[in-house]
Amino acid sequence: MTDLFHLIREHVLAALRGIVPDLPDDSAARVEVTPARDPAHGDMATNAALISAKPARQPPAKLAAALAERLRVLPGIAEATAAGPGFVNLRLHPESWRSVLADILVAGESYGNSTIGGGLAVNVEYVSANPTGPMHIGHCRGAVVGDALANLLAKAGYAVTKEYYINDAGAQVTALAWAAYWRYLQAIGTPLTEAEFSEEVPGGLQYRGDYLMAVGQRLATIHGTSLALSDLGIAAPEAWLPTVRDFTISVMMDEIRADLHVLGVDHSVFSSERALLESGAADALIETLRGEGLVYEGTLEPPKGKLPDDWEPRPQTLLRSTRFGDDVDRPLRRSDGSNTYFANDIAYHADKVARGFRLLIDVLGADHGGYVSRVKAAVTAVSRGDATLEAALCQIVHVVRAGEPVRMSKRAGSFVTLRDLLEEVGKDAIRFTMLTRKADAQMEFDLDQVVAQTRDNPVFYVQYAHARCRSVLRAAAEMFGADRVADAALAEQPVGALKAEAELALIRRLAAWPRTIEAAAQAREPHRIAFFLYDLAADFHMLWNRGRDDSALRFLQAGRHVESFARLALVAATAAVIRSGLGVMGVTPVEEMR
RNA sequence: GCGCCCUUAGCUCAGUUGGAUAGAGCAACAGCCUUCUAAGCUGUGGGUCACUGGUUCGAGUCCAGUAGGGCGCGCCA
Repeated sequence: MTDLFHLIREHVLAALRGIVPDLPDDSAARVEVTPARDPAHGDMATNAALISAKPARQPPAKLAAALAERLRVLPGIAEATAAGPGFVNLRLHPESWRSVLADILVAGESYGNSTIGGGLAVNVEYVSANPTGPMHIGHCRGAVVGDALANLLAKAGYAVTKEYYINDAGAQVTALAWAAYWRYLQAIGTPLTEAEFSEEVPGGLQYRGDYLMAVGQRLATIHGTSLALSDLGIAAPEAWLPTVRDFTISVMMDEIRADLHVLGVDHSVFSSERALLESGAADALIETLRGEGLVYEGTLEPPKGKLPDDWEPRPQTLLRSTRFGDDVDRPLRRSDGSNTYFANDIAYHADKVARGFRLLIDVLGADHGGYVSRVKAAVTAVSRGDATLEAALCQIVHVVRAGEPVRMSKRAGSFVTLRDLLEEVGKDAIRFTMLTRKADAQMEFDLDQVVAQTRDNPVFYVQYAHARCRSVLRAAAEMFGADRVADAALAEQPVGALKAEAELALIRRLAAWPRTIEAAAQAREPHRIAFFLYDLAADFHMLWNRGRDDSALRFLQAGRHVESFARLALVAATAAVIRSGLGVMGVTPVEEMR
């Protein structure tokens, strides 16, 4: 399959080299062929003359005129004119545009697939919510953005692995175990009150949500009273904590996995922080880095601004991350000698590098922004520059209902869970809506609006376009038989009858799909797919309504098979590109609205 | 005090990696249903791209500074 824009760019470069034989490669690389913003400028424009003016030591307007002259005579190009400060505007023969339809119909949903990724092994890590409770709305954006980004990169030719890092070590899962133990004691009828129990818990009882009651019940069913003292009081933690902790984590992870699955998110790899920790990988890595002079014992400067009350200088094991662009060196061990989260995280990222990944993408919440530079530095250090880490930061989502903010309080156990949201709004509306904003911009998520069946809901608008396509194809299948309106059959149809401007505009939009994929993948911006689909849907709805004003533009023309089948090819190609785009977003296309 | 992100129409946001006269939706106003779904379409009005400089053929986009908003800032994960 050939992308029309790539093809024309090759022609432009060849013509340009005929005029400027010694064109430097870096200039050639900057030559672009882009869709015209203004239809008056033609179909496409190239900046070739502007780019090469300096190396060629010629005025751009003169170069543009010479380039236009050479391009004008090429097959497929109807018109080439120099314009503005040195653009060359191109108009293609309509046949060139129409030929795209057959490409789309043959490729189907794989239309737009690219090889720019070159098979590079990419690891996209996202969600990675602590297994201390059910998924809530706060996790949702990262899940959707990470999943769509992974799909996008796969479509662009990267070898993508979707990964979830289970933070199953550390103080929070210990607190979780205590909370589950409390529910267990309740289940077996402990005489302790919650206040009495809380007093015995290091740091106090933190997770009070009802969701652990079922865990307590199951622990009681499995273990009876054997995890408690004979008076049903608190046994020594060594006797029960690992058991309760591991069981609770596995239950929480099962729930998280189930919720994610309903959201359409299925990671292929789940990595355990605890497993990594117990393997000693972090300690081994620290010693390796120490051997390279990147780890030392030292004391950090106090942070600027207001200090914590208990601040005092203490020696720690530090990573020389400043050598790799970080602002300050970062602690790998606490003053008591235990490893920091960062130390384990370096080991985890080193593990990804050892598994062969050369590009690591962490999809993180905005509150991790300050953490990125140290992990980037660490990845550079442990891979000796062979691998790079990119961070995609997702800003907070404010959930509102009818303009009123929906309060989320995890402490009170009354937060809006992902499960609730899925039941109320549905997977497709959630995913599409989450992708209608740049990830690093704050967004409002209006529960009423995402289910609204109106034009200002892009989910609906795009789905409606697809449903309209399918409705035409169903009507045609009844008239002509399903075989004749199958994509493969339509790909063979002559499409010369597509002459109306609205039809050609739609084809030009479809032809821009491959370059949209490439640009979105390179920018790591899956939201661009949502906007492309919205524009595509608008083109299609416009054409549909043109058929109301001018009956000659309706898709199905009684007794005029050539026109009808040409238009069916256009409709089927439109449906294919919408499906292709929705596939990247993880949204299921609908056959009809109801 | 320092670092990162953000500031575009009354509102919510795009802006094809530096291109030509900055675009959508909502809200407002005026039109379009004997038809494959009017849940849609067409048109009108609306802008000091936060501000000030700089870089160059050319800046909403890149750089510096200022103002405002968000996030973070040694032993939290």
